[in-house]
Amino acid sequence: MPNPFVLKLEQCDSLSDDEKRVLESAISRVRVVENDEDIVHEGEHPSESNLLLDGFAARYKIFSNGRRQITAIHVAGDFVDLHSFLLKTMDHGVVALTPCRIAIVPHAALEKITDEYPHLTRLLWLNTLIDGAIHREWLTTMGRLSATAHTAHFICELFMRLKAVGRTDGDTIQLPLTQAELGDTLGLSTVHVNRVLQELRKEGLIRWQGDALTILDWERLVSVGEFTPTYLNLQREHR
Amino acid sequence: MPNPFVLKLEQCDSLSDDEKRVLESAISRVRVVENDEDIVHEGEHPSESNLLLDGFAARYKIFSNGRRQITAIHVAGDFVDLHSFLLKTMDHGVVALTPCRIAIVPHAALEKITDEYPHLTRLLWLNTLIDGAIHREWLTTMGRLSATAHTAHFICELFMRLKAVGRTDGDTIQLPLTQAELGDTLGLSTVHVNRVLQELRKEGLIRWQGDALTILDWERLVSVGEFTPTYLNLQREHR
DNA sequence: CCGGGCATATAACATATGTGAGTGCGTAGT
DNA sequence: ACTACGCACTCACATATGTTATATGCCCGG
Repeated sequence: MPNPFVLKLEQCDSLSDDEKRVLESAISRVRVVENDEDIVHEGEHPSESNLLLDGFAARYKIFSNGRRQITAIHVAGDFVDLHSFLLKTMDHGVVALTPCRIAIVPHAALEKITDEYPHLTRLLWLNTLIDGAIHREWLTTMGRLSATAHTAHFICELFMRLKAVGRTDGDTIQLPLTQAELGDTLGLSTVHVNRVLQELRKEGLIRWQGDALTILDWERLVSVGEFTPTYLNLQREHR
Repeated sequence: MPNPFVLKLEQCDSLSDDEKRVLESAISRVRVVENDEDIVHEGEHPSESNLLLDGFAARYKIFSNGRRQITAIHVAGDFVDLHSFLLKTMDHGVVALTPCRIAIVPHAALEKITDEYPHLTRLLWLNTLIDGAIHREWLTTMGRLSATAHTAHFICELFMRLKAVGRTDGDTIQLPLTQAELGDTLGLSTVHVNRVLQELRKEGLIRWQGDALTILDWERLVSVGEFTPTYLNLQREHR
């Protein structure tokens, strides 16, 4: 099976066979993390980073009073904590939302790549820059859109990202979040998430049963969420 | 005068003289951008990046209906669009909030650095990772704190960042934002920003006259804003 | 086959924040 | 000196979203 991370990088730029080989050999081992377990804990000083091969994960911060905010949702092909290579201290946790298959990449291997493979280094850097671009987009949708529009936008984004790594099934994606988790992602209360979802359903934009979310009207969902995918950088360029 | 960017990097790791020289020589020229002018426009494909030597700038996105969200505030020493080196297309604009003195760094020079100076490359990468960490922090404060706490948090952050580059004057910093701009930053309406500021003043936490913002009670401001500076990565480490 | 636990769904109510309009002050321009 | 303008500030009112509580359905383990 193709490494979804390579798949993702190849959306942005071309990779030489040599570079692919280097990437593969940077993986020291593969592990599985169960549902609801932390992949990385806040406060840790990890010496390796986690590449998600299968499953869904989330970055999150928790306040003293127990309120939680999810700052990123990760899917197959995402390097969930590549930044810990240089940031050293995890300022947030990463939790598995489903059982996750994870490739471990030691920081020593990353350091070697940065020493010897400039182009590959730029692509790894790019990867974290796209994370940043998504953060910015979330900031604007959170700050300036209604709860409904914000939710629609999130669904559009997730659909496109899953499509980029071949994890869509027609107009359907897997969305393994509870409404409470979706609230933590969007900065809303669980009750309001429920209201918003009902509205999106009533408007005939989506269907969501169990884990399966189906887009019923992409055009209108995009328009409600004011979604433009530029920030996802899914264009091939020389980097 | 010391380059504030070098100052900022040296908070995170040590730089060799050689690396400092390379950085300085990467600057092709210095320009001044006036108040309210765009430093970079959304949609552009820049071939150089902008390093802020003096002044304040903001990254922003605008929606069709004119609503604006500021996703980052930049101060002296910040590389306002280093990410355009690899992202290629600007997915947001950057505007000067005050007159800005800016060092221009051609992408060709950055490419050369990534080809030849791995450690310096990691520090540049780190710089964009810290931007990302700040974005995440803003997401959590925006999503899960009250307007007052969110505002207090923002003030704490800005104070610490300015202190890191030697731009504080005792407990006072320059905060050249209108209340409308602060609203765009925090995702609040102008009217509500005004209410929040009155509250912070009434509580004796801050004084804000013209551009000068004074912290009157740091401890309580930190506690109201639930501020912890870990995410700013102002610790020296080997990277 | 039953019971516990979790997730979704609803309802009534509380409140933080947004909206639209308007005042007054200070500064810049003519 | 007058005007225009931007910005801080206020007020009355509207509403989106949060809160607390309860009901309902569903899955899983015993």
